[in-house]
Amino acid sequence: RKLEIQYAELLRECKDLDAGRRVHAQVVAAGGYCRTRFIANLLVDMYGRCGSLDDARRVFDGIQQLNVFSCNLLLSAYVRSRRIQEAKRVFDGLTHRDVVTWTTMMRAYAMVGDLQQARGVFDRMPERNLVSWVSLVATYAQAGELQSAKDVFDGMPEEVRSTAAACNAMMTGYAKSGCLDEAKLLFDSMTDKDLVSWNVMLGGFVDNACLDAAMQVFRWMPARDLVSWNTVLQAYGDCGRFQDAKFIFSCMPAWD
RNA sequence: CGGCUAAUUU
Repeated sequence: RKLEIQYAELLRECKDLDAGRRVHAQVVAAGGYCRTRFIANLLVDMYGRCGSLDDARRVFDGIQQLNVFSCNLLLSAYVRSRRIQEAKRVFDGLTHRDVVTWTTMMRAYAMVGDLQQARGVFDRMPERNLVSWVSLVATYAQAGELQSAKDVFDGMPEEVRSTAAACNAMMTGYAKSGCLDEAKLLFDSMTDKDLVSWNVMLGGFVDNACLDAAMQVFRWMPARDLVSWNTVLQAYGDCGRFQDAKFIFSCMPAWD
């Protein structure tokens, strides 16, 4: 039991196929853990993240009692590798689809820029939650389809629209379309700003060549993570200010 | 029983 959780952590740490296979072998050598669905699901996930879809499929096919996690993990594996046709085949073959299944399929089409199909999946979803709504706004926002993003945002249930995640996605849409005033207005109206909200404003100013405003945000933000630092580092590098970039780099804390 | 899957920012 406790051992299972330790193997789970090991499997999540695998970042390449070699490491993944080693841990897989270790799990096999340790006993019958591969036969527990929990570990098998994590193996599907691990192989999917490492891009070995054949291995993911092989483990999946060996699972005795598939559950919704198993199926969603396999679907995610194909989507992550942009194997949309195969993902669709998996999706169509599933008998139990939950909101995660549907949202994953929607993201698959969004990933390859097929906004019509993504929207079609969203419209057919039997149930929606925060993640599915935010995904759709983000899809339009990233594509620069500001009006569609706004329409979806405005059509959200109030309890969804008032979340930081929804506002962050909408702010990204404004910023990507050059509407920094609108982004700032929404930002200022938020009562539950999180670090992502600050990063969106930071990146919005950078994208629109307002480096001074970006640096003001950077100084004012209550916390900075790797994304915040990388955004500033990249911004300085992109405009040739290598001394500033070097200085920022030297100020960066170490993570892990 | 829970623990494993989808989202918003670089």
